[in-house]
Amino acid sequence: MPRIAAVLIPMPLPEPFDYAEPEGMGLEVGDQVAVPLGPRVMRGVVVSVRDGAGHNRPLKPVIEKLADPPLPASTLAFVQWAARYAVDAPAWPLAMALRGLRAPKPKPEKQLVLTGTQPARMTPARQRVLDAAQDHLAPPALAAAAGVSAGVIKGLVEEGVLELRLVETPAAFDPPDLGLPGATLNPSQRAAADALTGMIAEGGFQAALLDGVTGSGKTEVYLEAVAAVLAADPDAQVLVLLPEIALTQAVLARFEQRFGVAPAEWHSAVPPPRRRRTWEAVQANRCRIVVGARSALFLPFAHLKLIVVDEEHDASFKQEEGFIYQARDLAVARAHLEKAAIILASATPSLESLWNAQQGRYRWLKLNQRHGVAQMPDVSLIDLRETPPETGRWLSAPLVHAMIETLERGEQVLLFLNRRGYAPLVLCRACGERMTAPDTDSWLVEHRYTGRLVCHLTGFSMPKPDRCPHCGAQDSLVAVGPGVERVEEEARSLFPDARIAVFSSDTVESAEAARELVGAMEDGRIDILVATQAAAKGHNFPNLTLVGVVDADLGLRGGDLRAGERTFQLLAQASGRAGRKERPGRAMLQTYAPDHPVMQALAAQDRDAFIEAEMTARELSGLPPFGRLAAVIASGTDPVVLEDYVRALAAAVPNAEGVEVFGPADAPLALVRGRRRKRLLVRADRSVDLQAFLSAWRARVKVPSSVRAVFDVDPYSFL
DNA sequence: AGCACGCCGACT
DNA sequence: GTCGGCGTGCTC
Repeated sequence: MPRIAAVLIPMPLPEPFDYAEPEGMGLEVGDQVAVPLGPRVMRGVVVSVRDGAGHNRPLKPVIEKLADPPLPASTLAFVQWAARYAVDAPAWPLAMALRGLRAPKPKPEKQLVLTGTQPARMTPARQRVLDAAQDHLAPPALAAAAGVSAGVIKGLVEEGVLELRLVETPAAFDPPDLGLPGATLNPSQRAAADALTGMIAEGGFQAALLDGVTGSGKTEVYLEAVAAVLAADPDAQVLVLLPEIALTQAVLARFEQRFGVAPAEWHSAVPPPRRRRTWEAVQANRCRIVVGARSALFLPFAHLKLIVVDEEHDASFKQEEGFIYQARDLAVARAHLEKAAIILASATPSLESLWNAQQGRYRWLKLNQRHGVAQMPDVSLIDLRETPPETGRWLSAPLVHAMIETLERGEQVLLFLNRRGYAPLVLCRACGERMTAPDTDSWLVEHRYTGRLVCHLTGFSMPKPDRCPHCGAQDSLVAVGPGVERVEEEARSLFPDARIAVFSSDTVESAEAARELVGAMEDGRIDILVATQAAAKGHNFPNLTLVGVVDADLGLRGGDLRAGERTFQLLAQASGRAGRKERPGRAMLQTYAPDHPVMQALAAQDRDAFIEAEMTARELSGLPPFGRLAAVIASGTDPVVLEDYVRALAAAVPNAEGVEVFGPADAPLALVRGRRRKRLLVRADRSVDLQAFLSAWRARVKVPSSVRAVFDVDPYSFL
């Protein structure tokens, strides 16, 4: 009986294609195959094999089954689930699941081995080579070990005494040592760890929200859950997702301490050959712990039993380009498909996760105690309406006084401002022109270190001109507003003897540089650190006792759906940097809106009141987590064609109960890289099948070739 | 995504 | 007369 294989191909096709299975190929779901597609040969993955009886259309045959390892069925199921969730072609998540295979296989290692033949003539040098050859070394290494020249080795190879062998060395991921003791846990940590291990012991899909204030020791708690999973099942694998690479080093070190071996690492900075080995080891279950960025979610796990999403509230879990997805949400889906447990951990959980915890969908584990003797910092507001800084200055008198006191005690200060560069806006005093990039309508940011104006959106940059490009006035361009560089300048003029450093993605370009700066801060070689959010996460500075937030209102402007939530999370994390060890810390927030609920909640350290108010507001307007959102962003080079497309889209909205469509309207960033941008927004009740609605809608209107239409399910950016 | 097919302007 | 621009459509 001839069979038909449905094959998913990493090309933007709407569905798998059918191929005839040649006699005796024995294809199974997950097998990687070569198939003809038009004039080309493509790699594909078998998603189903069925009986071909009664099929009338002639099918091309599968060319061959590839030697590459098959994709586990659960990984394939996840790929298809993710495509449906994102209302996009399965090609994209499939390509991510296969990404580890794109790198060339690591080169086989050269080894010299003894053949057993004795050399015709023995010399002292030859004897040393024979002794050293027990270790199967590469030619240069053997020559070095024996202290001989390459000529001696060559002679022995020619005589047949030694033989050159090429050996494929599979990546070694040593098994974790489960006999090592865990950290000593305080009662609150112990209770949470016990609850997690108990939950995991029940087996099957389980979800928990690990909700602990900064410094409460969440990592130690989830490490115990990881240990329990690995110990309970000798085949079990664990995935830990982190929001950014900068944090992986610290977490890797914690794992290494706990289990005696470093876990596998997975993110964009891992070199491709290494990635291939990791991919193969994960697929073959030769690797039990993976720590990685969001893309690690698509690895072909053989037996995934636990996923940990650390800092689950972090916006960088949302992939905004190419295949658009929210890794935290997909992680829950993957855990479900794998019948695995998932732990979402954060000091400031997302509203979505808190809601799921409140609904009883996630087990809610709270850590209320700070680890050891550390106390929560004291948070106060500085009302800038009453104590404004002088014009052109950004630090108010109360903050400066607190800095003086702190520095006098020999303690450290962190000035937090989530804005890179010197000034966010460059303005012409003569004509009022605001400097923007030629093809993008966002402001150019002045960077004094480099003397350039930079577009933070596209990376465009130019030297700062001496004349206004609009009116030609000489020396009329002025910097408006503060960035970290400008705050540093002000701190230097106020504290000329203090050692001051800037921590932003411009000053800290590599993981190496980050470690150096963090080290300098830890050793007390820095008195004042001016930092963007690059430093607000994860780091512990024991002697840091004052955090000054230069512009607490920054994130509230623009006012998108999550502005309040995000500002609360960011400032709570930044404030949490103060006072970790026995020294009490304080945080001071400069604000023009001290009565705003976010500021009140931060000052009172009353997260629950803020969450409740925010939840109520979201519920009233049917916004997430009480309703669902999706955005359509259409961009195009031809404004007329673009307008026609978005109008046609608006006219083609399928009839559906509980769905509202807003727009089209110009996007807030109406021009990016020379393309005009329009947006539509969908709000749907939770009972609506949003994906079905969107894919039906998407299919109704053909996209002109000059237009790009992006469907963004659960959008986080409203630009 | 590629790659072919196809229908209108500037060249030998 | 043809070469070639890239808009449109197809790939089991």
